[in-house]
Amino acid sequence: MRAHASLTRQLSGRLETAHGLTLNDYDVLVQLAYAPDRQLRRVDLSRSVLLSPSGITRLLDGLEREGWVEKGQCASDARVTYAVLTDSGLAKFKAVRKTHLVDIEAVFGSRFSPEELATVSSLLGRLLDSEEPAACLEEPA
Amino acid sequence: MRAHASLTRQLSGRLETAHGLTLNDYDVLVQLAYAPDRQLRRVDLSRSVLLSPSGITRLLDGLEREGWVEKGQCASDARVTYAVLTDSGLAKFKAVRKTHLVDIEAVFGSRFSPEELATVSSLLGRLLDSEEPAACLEEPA
DNA sequence: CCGCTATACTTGCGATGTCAACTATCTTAG
DNA sequence: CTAAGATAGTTGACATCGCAAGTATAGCGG
Repeated sequence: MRAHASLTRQLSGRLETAHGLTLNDYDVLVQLAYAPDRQLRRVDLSRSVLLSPSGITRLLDGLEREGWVEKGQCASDARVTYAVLTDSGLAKFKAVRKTHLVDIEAVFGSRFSPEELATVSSLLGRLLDSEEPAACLEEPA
Repeated sequence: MRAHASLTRQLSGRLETAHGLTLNDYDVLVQLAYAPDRQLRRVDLSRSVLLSPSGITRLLDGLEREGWVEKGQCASDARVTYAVLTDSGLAKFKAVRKTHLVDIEAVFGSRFSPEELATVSSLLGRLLDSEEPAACLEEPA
């Protein structure tokens, strides 16, 4: 818990001062950037971002105000509202990611060897609730 | 981050439904129980519990309302207000700890061997901001 | 002994997040 | 086709927490 608090303060702080984004904001941007058609149902987002459905609604409100995300309808199910990453949103994400990956490298690279990183990652993975999509670090379309 | 979220939900949930306590509430109780004279300055608490000073004030408000903590004056410095664990608070702590340690064992014991626990602990320790008192598991006076 | 700075603590405000309740839509059994 | 229940999403009330500002006290240099 202490490691998490320390980590969060550092990464979230830099993200916020540099780009005005929360870690959760960034997480949503990531999920959308790598999703097919750059869109996702809000339910699916709430599962992968570890936020309650209402939390997702409110977080998306902010991203929509900034013009990074739009609402999209679903042809086959009128209940679902897609969160769609706009071009502007994708650009924002790419800009933020650049510095965020550097921040992460600064924190982890200086403290862990690649083998150690693999070890923590694997061990902590056992604590995960159940099925959670793994992170993806490739370039989005 | 995902491991932390998962962990927090489980432990905090059980703690709250079983005893009406937050993880931070419990953390404060722990710190006080093991402190000399069962009392601590609020500044020191805020450092070891990873909460801002204002957070500590508000958290303690709750514990004082329940009668588990009292305010204490400092003879040599009129600025400081001690948080003092009452007898009732110590009893509460002991009761809560009993089930909390079981919860922890349930989460970690089933997923990690003792060696693995030592490994994660040591690796995650490197992420800590700086000087943070280590946890203590012995019986308080 | 007088200011000046630092420290301990509290409080107002805003941000974030959860839960419970509600609406709307889909699905399925009869 | 309809009623019942599941699912997607939003909203209002509420809790928690941090920041900035304010108060009070301490300590120190002149």
